[in-house]
Amino acid sequence: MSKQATPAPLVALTADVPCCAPLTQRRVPAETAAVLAPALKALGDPVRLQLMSMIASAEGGEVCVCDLTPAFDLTGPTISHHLRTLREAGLVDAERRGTWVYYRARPALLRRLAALLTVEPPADLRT
Amino acid sequence: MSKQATPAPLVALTADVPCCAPLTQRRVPAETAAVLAPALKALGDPVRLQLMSMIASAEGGEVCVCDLTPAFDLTGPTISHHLRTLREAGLVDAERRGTWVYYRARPALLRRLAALLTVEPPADLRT
DNA sequence: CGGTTGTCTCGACGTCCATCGAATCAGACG
DNA sequence: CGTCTGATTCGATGGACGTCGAGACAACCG
Repeated sequence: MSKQATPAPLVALTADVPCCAPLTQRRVPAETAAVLAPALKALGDPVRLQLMSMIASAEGGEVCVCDLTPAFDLTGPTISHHLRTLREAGLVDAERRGTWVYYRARPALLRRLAALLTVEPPADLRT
Repeated sequence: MSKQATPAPLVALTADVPCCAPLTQRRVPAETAAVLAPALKALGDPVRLQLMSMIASAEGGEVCVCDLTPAFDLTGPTISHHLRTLREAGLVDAERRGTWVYYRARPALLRRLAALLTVEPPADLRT
């Protein structure tokens, strides 16, 4: 089993949980918390947050690992480990093309997190 | 409360990092990541995510710890520990009134996180 | 085919974290 | 004043995490 690059993000796309109710509107159920907390945890590391940003803001929608690694003062295995964490959280996807491996973002989960953390504007324009 | 000519810096923890550029638009700088990642990490636990939601969605804007603790199958010290984590992350604020301690949300940081994770809608809206 | 380069896995090590029980602090109230 | 209740702190423990070096795997190229 020398195959990887897509370790089946089982939680990301099975979105039958109450989709996107903001944190501030109703109490998030335990099941939703159990699904979304790991994604927040994956982003709760400075290196992974920057990696996620570099991937999500990339020009062609994808980045080569060879461009990610030298951006940090860390070894290759460490970067690879962080990328796997993002992959298993369902936040990014990897694809090997020839010698290089390219990562691209999966916006679905990011969108749910943004919706979760959304705070309605401070009553300037509403009510 | 007229916010007019307040000479004092009105934000303590969320100092003056480049405010709210979404993850997907430009690469988040290391300093921004260092500031925001701990907040995401604080929310990256199912218990804390539910606590944050219970606090942020509370009726009067605040919740008594005595209402938070029995909502989980955890001991008092553990809940207290999670609340402190949220507090030290700048996400909530605590106030003791008589026997009880009340927690309320701090929307500022939440808003920054939501802005950070915002994904532009998959189609146009820009030209 | 052997060498080179890019990426990942494996094993290890030190640190951080979630959880608990016991003890402590802060008020309220008789 | 003594005691009760609510909340936090302290100390301990088992597990998870970030990091690295060494090795393995994949693909390209002489």
